[in-house]
Amino acid sequence: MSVKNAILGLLHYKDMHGYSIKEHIEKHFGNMWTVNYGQIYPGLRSLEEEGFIAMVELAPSEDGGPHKKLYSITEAGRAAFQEWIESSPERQMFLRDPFLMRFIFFGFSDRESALRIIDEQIAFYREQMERRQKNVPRWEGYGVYVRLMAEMGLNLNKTYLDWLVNARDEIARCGEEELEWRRGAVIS
Amino acid sequence: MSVKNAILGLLHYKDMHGYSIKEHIEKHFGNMWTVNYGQIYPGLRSLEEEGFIAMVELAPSEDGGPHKKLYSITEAGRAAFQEWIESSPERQMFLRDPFLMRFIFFGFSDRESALRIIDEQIAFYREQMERRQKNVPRWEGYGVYVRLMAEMGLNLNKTYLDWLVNARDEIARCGEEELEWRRGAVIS
DNA sequence: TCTACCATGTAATCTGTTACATGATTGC
DNA sequence: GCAATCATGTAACAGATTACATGGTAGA
Repeated sequence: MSVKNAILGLLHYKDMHGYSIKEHIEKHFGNMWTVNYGQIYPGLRSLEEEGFIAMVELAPSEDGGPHKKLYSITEAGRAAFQEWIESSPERQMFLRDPFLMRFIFFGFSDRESALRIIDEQIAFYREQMERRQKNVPRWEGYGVYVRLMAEMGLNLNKTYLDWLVNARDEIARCGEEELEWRRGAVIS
Repeated sequence: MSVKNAILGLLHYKDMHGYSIKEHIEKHFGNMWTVNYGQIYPGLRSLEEEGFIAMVELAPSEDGGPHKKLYSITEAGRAAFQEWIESSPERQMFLRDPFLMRFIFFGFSDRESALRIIDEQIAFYREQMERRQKNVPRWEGYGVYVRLMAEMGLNLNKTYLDWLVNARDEIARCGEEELEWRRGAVIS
């Protein structure tokens, strides 16, 4: 599970608790991933059982239940992480995009619906691009790899957006007959 | 489930059976997705139960078990598909890349391991890029949307590859101290 | 006081992957 | 005869999402 490896990685920087681990995975590192507590907390638990992390502090609330568990990586954890990071990645990139999944079938819808949805998508990615660009200075202090990762996020965002704008243009311009799907022609 | 919607989409072109649906999702449409039979066959079953598709032919093997089930989309299926395709996409792009997940933590590994893994990745994406480029002529007959989708696959591939090559270069060139992670500096 | 955010967790559900089992057909 | 590919399916597992339940702290 790569969420578990990401936790081990983050704990190299400093001791953390679940909430801030989620935050770091989501807000830093190029804003490329989302994680849920449903992955974080069970992940922490299982890492603790394996002896890869250990709770170092538990700030207790008055009259109260356990609160704010601070975790630290153990030597065994560092060793496991080293083994993981030096091995070759198991699988290739996994991209799932509900918009693209629709896009490919827009030939079975009308041009107006298609353009409407593409415009929504353009607006969304434009906003995201601006957010990313505003964040650029934040990556300055963060070492080479983190900075490169953030650049990657920006590059992908740009590629996607440029493609969207160009696609919108072509679809708006091209003749009705080109947009049609032709029974014989389309499927081999 | 978008695999089910993809099945409904493909059945607009012509009647198909499970095996060729998988093939079309994987080999056509820009080579962007993978699917397994564990999604296809249960998907077909549930679409049939919902009345969105119907079996039209069952080529029987001699002395035998059912073989080659041909499915067709029903009117109810077309209606459900139309509703789906005209609605706005539910979620944004989901990218999970085991390589990128490692990359961000390469500061905790040595430069040699990092460069080795990056080189492997470059080799892989170069090959994939060549495969995609060879496939370009195949998309000619396939209508505007399918062609644009294939172009998108190529664009993303190119962006990724260019970034990898540039990243490799920067990492190879930069000083040891820049590669280091600094406890205070890195995590806010 | 109320809102926003910090903080931890679980259960149900959905989605995706791997491995297995089975057998027919096609081309070398 | 053998290998590759066509074809259908299931079971176990892994991974991700949603919704819920709970309560603390800081600031307007």
